[in-house]
Amino acid sequence: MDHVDEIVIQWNRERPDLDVEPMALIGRLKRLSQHLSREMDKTFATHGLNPASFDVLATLRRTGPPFRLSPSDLLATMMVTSGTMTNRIDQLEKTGLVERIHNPKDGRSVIISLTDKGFKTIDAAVTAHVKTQAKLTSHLPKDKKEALNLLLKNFLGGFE
Amino acid sequence: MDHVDEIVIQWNRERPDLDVEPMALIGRLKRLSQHLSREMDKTFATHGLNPASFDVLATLRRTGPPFRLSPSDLLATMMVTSGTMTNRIDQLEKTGLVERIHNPKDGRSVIISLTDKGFKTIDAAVTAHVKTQAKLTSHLPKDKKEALNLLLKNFLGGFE
DNA sequence: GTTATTTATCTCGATATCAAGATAAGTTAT
DNA sequence: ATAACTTATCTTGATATCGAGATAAATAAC
Repeated sequence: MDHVDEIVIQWNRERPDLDVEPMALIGRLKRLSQHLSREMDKTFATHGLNPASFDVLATLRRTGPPFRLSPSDLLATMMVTSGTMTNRIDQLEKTGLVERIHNPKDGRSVIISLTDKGFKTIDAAVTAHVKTQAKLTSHLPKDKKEALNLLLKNFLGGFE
Repeated sequence: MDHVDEIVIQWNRERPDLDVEPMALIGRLKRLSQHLSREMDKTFATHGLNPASFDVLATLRRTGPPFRLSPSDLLATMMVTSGTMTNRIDQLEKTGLVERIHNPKDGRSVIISLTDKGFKTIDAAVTAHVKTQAKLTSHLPKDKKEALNLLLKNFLGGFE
């Protein structure tokens, strides 16, 4: 009997005409996502990052050398607007974790490049992050983790 | 081969020392949650609501008559701070969907009460919302929905 | 070649949220 | 009864995000 069960009981009493099965599923998904994010954010904070800056740095890092992408490339992998991306890059540039480099081949665009400091920061942060994620999923047995992952992939396939 | 698979491949190449299995699971969960929220928000918008105001109204509605709760009660069911709750109530009061009623038994607290307009709004909105949720989960066969729901409940149990 | 369209990034104003602390009313301890 | 503590809500300042539109450069159409 968890929080979502309570909600389902309440709706069944107040609005028995509604089928709230999907609500239970989606509600748990969302709430779980919130819990996980909240915990992961703590790890980011110990490295001076927030989820937004972690995301950008991690994206640059995992593309491999020379650790450079355009704002548009970054946008393509994150679900945010261009204005948000500009702001994220501004913040990271201020703290010296990335640089904006003029693109000689296209006057419209810039290249976002991980600095040395940015590289060291994200490498340490991602190591800690993976450890946090392992802990957060540790009370789920291996076979359930796999089953869940597969179902989520299936579900997600309908959107991407 | 979805978006998360790409990320896993990249990390395996760049940081083979990291076990990114949990990252795949959590990444899919988060991304799915974002997609679902984005779609559901559209439904809220057609009823003049945002996710925040929908949440408050729905919580009041499903508690049943007389559709009243204190801000603290509302806080207990939502993962937000008290300042956020004050703001949410302010907005709803401005648009006449709830009222703040002085609590005669405790001078510190107030009672948030659904207005008639609020009741009608949330009843229409939740009907549409449930329909949207049904559609969002419709491409998942019934047995998979059930399996997923069970696994999520299991997972969520570790947090609440 | 000039004009129109598309692409890439940034700017601006509005808003929701948070963290921290303020205020005020109840409650407990002595 | 007074002081100390707890509880309930609100205030304030900072920040991340979004939507809409501005700017400027590249590309396509004719």
